[in-house]
Amino acid sequence: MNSHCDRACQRCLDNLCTHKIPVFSTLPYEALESIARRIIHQDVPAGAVFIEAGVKNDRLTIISEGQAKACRYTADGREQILYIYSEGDFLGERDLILAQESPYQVEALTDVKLCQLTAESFHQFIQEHAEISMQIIHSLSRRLSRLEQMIQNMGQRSIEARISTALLDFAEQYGVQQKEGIYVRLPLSREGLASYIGITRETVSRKLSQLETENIIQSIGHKMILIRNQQALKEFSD
Amino acid sequence: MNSHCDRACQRCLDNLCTHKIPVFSTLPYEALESIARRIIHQDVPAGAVFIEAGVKNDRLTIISEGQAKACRYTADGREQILYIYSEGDFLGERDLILAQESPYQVEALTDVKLCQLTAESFHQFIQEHAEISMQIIHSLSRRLSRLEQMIQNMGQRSIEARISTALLDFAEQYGVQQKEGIYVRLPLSREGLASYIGITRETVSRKLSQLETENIIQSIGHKMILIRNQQALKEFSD
DNA sequence: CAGGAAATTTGATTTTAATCACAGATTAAG
DNA sequence: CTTAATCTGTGATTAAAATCAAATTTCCTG
Repeated sequence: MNSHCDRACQRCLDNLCTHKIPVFSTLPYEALESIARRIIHQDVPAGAVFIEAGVKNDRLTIISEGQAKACRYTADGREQILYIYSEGDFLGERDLILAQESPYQVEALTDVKLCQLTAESFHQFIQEHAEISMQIIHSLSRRLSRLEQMIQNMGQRSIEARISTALLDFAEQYGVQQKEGIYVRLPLSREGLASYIGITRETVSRKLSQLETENIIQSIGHKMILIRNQQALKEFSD
Repeated sequence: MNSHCDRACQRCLDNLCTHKIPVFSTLPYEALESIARRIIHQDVPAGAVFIEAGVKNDRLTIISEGQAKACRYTADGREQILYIYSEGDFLGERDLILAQESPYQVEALTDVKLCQLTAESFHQFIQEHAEISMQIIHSLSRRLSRLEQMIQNMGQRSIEARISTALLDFAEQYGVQQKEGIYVRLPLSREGLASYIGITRETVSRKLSQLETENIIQSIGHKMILIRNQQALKEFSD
């Protein structure tokens, strides 16, 4: 057990998990180290909810390993996935800034290792390093752009367009280019994909089958997709 | 013509249109005045596009009078409205921050009076008044929350829920409470409402008619709606 | 305030995806 | 490696909203 703590701290001090976060990227090494020392580590098993909707959250959370999803539930009980977080992403900063409860829950999609910073440490660092507010502004701005794009995507009538956009997004983030095309390990099940784009599991299946018939993609098991014709997806997408 | 300029400047110096902007609200009067002096005024007729999508935009724009909409166009040529701006709202700050082209166009819904600040002035003020970065962060954070809610809304299966949410939002912003209910002057036509929630004009009509039959709302001409039973809308909404 | 333009409502039909039901495939655990 | 549990794909049916096509209402201009 002691070895676990050592390993975690070592990971942070060596790799400086803070270093992965764009918001902190302009800080000098000493500052990063000083942040790293205050970081609280937490391991979360796949499927666990580590931030609950409607509960006051006083930590900035960094995904050090694994993936997680942020989601809300609609009136009819269906899940709407808002964000997929991967290694290096951080979350919860807005709750600290606005001192509000988390508006959605965050659930581990795989086993996840978290690094967390208390509200106190976070605010202290903003004060000590005024230059990072500009970084935070940038980061929020990019997130805004992403959401605007997502809204446009969800407003689309055509389901092909919506699925294509999602696949292209995942390809960009998780894809590996090979001769045959781009191999993408999907962070979500079909059900998850459905929640992400706001349709049903069955419709996702049908449209993916159709794309496969047209030789645009190829399913490899449940978790992997090979994009054979990226161009075709781009044309559907816009 | 001279009188126009005087009037505009007077409006800014007297009322300090900058004062209406939450982001600047913490600044001392002198700072506000100094900003106001640099403001460029522009009058825009209803229907005119004053910020074009894909064009570099180097002004922070404040809506001093009137209303405007920000929209993008989907692959199939349909319009998706992202924001409705009213008096006191500001826009374009993100383009300045990220030095990017406007990702959407902004069009006047009514005759509009704008106050604009150049990128240069804007950046200078951020530097001189570091405290406003925190205000900007707050403002962006609130906008993020709004978009997240909008995504959840668009992911909803039920159209009642989507329309109800939109009506409640407009009521909150533009509504006037009376004995009979809340009178709301809609900023958008039925067509606009449709673009806002991602459905067709006809479906909007039908659902509004249905809500009227159920005595939940009442249409008064094309621009006004009386919400008789806010509670019912809230129940649809969530 | 009349008249025409624009926006809206309503009806009929078609298209699309949701729903329901189940078979088949993949994954994970022992 | 087997087996159960879970996830996924497909067919049939239903429900819902899009589309197409008027008819009506509202709004604005002269």
